[in-house]
Amino acid sequence: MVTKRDMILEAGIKVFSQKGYHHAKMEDIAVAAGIGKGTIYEYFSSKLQLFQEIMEAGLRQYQESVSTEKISQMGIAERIQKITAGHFYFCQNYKELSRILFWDTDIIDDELKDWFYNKRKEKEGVLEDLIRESIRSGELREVDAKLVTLMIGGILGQIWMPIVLEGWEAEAESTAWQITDLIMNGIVPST
Amino acid sequence: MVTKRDMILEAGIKVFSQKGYHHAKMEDIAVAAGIGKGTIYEYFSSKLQLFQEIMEAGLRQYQESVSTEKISQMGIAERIQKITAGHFYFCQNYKELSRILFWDTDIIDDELKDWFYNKRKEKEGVLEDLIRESIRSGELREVDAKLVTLMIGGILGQIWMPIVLEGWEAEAESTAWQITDLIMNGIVPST
Amino acid sequence: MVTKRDMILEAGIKVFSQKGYHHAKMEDIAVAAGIGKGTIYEYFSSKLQLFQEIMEAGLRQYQESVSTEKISQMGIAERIQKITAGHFYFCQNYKELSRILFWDTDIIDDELKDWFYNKRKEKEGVLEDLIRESIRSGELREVDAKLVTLMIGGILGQIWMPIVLEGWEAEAESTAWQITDLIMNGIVPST
Amino acid sequence: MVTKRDMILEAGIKVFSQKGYHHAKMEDIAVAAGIGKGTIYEYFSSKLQLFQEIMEAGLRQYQESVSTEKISQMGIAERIQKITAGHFYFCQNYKELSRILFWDTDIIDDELKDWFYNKRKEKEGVLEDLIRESIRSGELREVDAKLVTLMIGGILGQIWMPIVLEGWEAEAESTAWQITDLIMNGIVPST
DNA sequence: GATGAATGAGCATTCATTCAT
DNA sequence: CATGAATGAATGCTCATTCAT
Repeated sequence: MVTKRDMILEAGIKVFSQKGYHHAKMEDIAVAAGIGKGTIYEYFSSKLQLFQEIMEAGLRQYQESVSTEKISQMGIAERIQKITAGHFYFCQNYKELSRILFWDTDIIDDELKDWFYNKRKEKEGVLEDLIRESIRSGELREVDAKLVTLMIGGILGQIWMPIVLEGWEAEAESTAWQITDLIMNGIVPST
Repeated sequence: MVTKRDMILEAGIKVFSQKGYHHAKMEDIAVAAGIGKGTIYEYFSSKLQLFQEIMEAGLRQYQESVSTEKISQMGIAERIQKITAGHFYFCQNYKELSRILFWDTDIIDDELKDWFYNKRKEKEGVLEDLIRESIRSGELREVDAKLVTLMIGGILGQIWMPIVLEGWEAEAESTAWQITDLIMNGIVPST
Repeated sequence: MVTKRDMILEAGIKVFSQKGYHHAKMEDIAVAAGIGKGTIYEYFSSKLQLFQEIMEAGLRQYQESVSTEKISQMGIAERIQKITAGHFYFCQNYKELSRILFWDTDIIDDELKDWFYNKRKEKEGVLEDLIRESIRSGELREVDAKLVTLMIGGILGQIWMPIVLEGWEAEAESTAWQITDLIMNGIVPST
Repeated sequence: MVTKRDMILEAGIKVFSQKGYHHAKMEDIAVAAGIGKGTIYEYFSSKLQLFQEIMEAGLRQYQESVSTEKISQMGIAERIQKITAGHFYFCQNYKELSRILFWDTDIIDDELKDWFYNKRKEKEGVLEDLIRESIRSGELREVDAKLVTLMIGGILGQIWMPIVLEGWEAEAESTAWQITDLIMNGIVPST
C-alpha cells in the first residue's frame, strides 16, 4: 500500500531533484504530492529531515542494487561487473533519486554532508579491501588499491550523467561488461 | 597588479567554496575582500553573476592546466598523463576553486547549469575525438571511445576528493603516471 | 456528575494557567482532558470561547467566595474582612484559576478585555457604594471612596502573588483580619 | 537626537501596548515607525529582544520616577508620598509604556517572566526594609512589613487603571498625599 | 568610486479549525 | 458523539539588492 508518507517522499524526490534543495519549496512538494502544505509536517519534522530521509532511503536502496555480498564466491571481474550493472539499473530506474544522490551534493547541512561523506568512504573501504585481497590472491597485478578504488568510483559516478541527463538507454548488463573489460584490461591493444 | 575586482573574485572563491553558493552571503564576501558590501555591485551585477565569473575564470585556468594542445606530437599515453598531472596540480594549488568546479554543482540556476554542462561536454568531446583518433591509428584497441572518455573524466573528478578533503599530498607527476598506467593497461596481471 | 464539558473546562484551566492563552494549544488541552482534539469543538465553538467560559465560570465562583450580600447587617470592617478572607480562600483553593483571573490579563481579544474590565468596574462599584454608605453613616471618616476602593482592590490583587507563586500558606481568617486592620487603622502608631 | 533605534522603541511601545505582545506584528511596528520591516532587525535581533529592551528601558525610567534614594533624610510618610507621586507621574506621562509594564504581564517567555518577577521582588524588598526600619524607629506601629509592602504595591498597581484606561487626570502631588494619608491613618474616624 | 543603512520579497513553520470516518 | 488526519492562513526572520551620502 502506498502510504501518504511514501507519497510525500516520492514528491520530495521529484521536486528536490528538479529544483535542488534550496529552490524546492515545501509548498511545491505538497502540491506535487497532492496534499496541503501542513500535512508534510505531520510526517516529517522539517524540510531538512525530509531531505535526509530521502537520502537515507535512497542510499539504502542503492546499496541493495550494487551489493555483491550474497555471492561471495565471485571473482573480482564478476564483482566489478555486478556493481557496475547494479549502478546502471539504479540510475536508469531511479533517475530523480540518483540525481539527488550523485549530483546535487550541495552544502545543505554540515552534519548531513559529513554523514553522506562517511557513507561514501565506507563503501569505498569495502571495495578497496576487495581489491587488495584480489591483488594478494594474484587475481590482480600489483596496483595501488586506493587509486583503483577511486577509478572505479569515478567511473560509476560519471556514468550517471549521460543516463539521466541525456537519456542514454544503454543495455545495463553488456555495458557493464564493457566497462569491466576496460578496467580489467585497459585500453592498449593486447600484444 | 591585483585589482579590486580580483580581490572580490578571490574572496568569492574562498567563501563560496567554504559555505556553498546558497549559504554564502554577499556580506561575507565583502568582509573577506576587506571592502564594503555595496562595492561588489560596482564590479558584478549580482551574486549569480559573480559566481558565474568565478566559474568561468576557474574553468579557463583549469583548461590551461590540463591543455595538451601545444604539444601536438604527443602520444595518447603522454597526453593522458599530462592531463592527469595538470588536473592534480590544479586541485592541489587551487583547492577552493576546484571544490567549486568539481564538487558543489548544486542547482543554482538553470542557465548556469546548462552552460557548465556544455563546457564539460565540449571538453569531453575533445578527449573523445582524441581517443577515436588513437584507435584509428592503432595506438588503442577497439574500445568504446565514449566509455573511455567517461572513465577518464570520472577518475579525474574523483581524485579531487582525497586531495582537497583529506589533504592527500601525492606527487603529481608520478601519480599521474600510475593512473595512466591503470587506464592504459588495466589491472589484471600481464600474461 | 462530572460531565465531559467540565473535564474540558478543568483541563483548560490547567493548561491556560500554566502556559498562558497564546502558548496553550488546543491539543494540549485535549490531552490534559484525556480526549480527542476534535471533541473540544463539540462543546466549545473556539479556543477563545472556551477561554471566555472559563473566565466567566471562574468569576462567578469568585463572586460567591467574596460575596457579603447575604449578611447585610454587617459592619464595614466585617465586610472587608469577609471579602479578604474569601479572596484568600479562592486563591489558595483555585490557584490555577486565580492565576488566569488575576494575573495573565493579556490582550487576547478586545471584546473579552472590555467584558472583563466591566465586570471589574461593576464589582468595584458595589464596594464603592458600600464605602460611600459607611462614610455617610459615620462608620468611616471623610475619605475619597474611589481611592479606598482602588486601595482595597489593589491589595487583594497583589496578595494573589505570594500565595500562588511562592506557596504562601497563610491562615486566611486571621490574615484577613490583619489586612482589615491595616486598611481600617493605617500604619501609624495610635496616639 | 532621536535615533532610528529610539523610533523603533517608541513604535514598539505603541504597538505592543495596543495589541499586546502576541498580536503585535513586526510589520505593524515597522509601519508605526515609518520604516521597513527588515530595518528593525538592524537594531534588534528578534521580536522578543525588542520587547525585552522596551521592558528594561521602561523599568529603568520607572525606577528613576519612584526613587527616593537621593533624599535619605525623609520620613516614611514623605517617602510613600514621593513614590506614589512618582508612580502617578510615570503612568500619566508614559501611558503606553506603563500599560506594558503593569498590565500585560502575559506569559511571553519564561526567562523574561522570571527576570521581571525578580525585579519586582527586588523593588519590594527595598520597600519592605524601609518599613521594617520605620517600625523599629517607632515611626510605624507593629505591623506586618510584608503585608504593608503588598498593600502599597497593590495600590500603586491598581491606580494605573483609571489613569490610563479612563483618562483620570488627577493632580499627582495632592492625590499622592491623599493616598499616603489613607495608608498612614486608615479609614476609620480618628477618635 | 565606495559605502552600508534600509528595504521587502520570499519561505519554513505553527496551530486553530474542519470533516470524513 | 468522538476522533485525529488534513489543512492553509498567518508571521517572524533572512539576505540580495539599492541608493543617498
